[in-house]
Amino acid sequence: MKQTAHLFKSLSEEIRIRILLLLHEQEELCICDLMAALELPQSTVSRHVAYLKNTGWLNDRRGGIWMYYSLVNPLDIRHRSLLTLIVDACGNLPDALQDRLRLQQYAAEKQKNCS
Amino acid sequence: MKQTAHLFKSLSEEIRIRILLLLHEQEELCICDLMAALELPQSTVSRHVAYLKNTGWLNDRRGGIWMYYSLVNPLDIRHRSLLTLIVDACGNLPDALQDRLRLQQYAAEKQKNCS
DNA sequence: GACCTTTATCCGTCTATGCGGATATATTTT
DNA sequence: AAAATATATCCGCATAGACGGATAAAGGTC
Repeated sequence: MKQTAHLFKSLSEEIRIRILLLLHEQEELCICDLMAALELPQSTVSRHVAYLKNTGWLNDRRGGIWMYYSLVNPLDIRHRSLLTLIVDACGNLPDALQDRLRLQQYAAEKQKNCS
Repeated sequence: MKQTAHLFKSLSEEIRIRILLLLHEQEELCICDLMAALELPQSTVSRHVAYLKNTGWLNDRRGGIWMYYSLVNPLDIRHRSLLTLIVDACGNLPDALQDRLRLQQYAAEKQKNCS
């Protein structure tokens, strides 16, 4: 029961919801991708990502200098139904679209710099 | 999006989850019923009930000296699916059973005093 | 109107967690 | 090993909200 309450608490911050929405579309993102998409400082992003990791939402994987975060797969049933609920409720809100757009722009920029 | 986060926050406390579980079975309860079931002081119960009311979970109705609280009916779709999730996750946990039991005992006591 | 019961609100205190700049750590590159 | 980059963590500070005893308000009973 405490666990359940804690799971809900992990979703009680808008920033964490935005992160989950991005990772629902994107498979894998590093902190700097999220910084760009959310327009937030690194320490803030890192803290929220850590919170999501500690509540069973995210996996991490080191790839050289980067830490890649992705949704746990498969999510257990409760996380899964909550994610569905979030996607339905917020997936198409202007804020979420903005985030996705900024992420795409940042990804494009990244690509360009590599070529 | 802020709304959604706030809705989750309303479920981030164990006590509020216990209140929702009781009202899921009981149609209508007053503060002193909840005090008995939860074994918590009046100010604590009242505060959490107010929080649930402010986040769209509960209706109230004055009946003489008592305030009766019940689940909003019908709940909107998001509240409804969250409630289902809570009932599935917590409805049969020992703590929830205890609460129900104490409520029944208190109700029986009440009845006896009236006859 | 005096008194009792129930509930809401106030109060001081405490904890969790938010914030974002600064610092520490880890890793790659030169 | 020095420098650069990405990330995690530390820090001081701010806020929301938890707690439960005390008080206020609302409504019933005599």
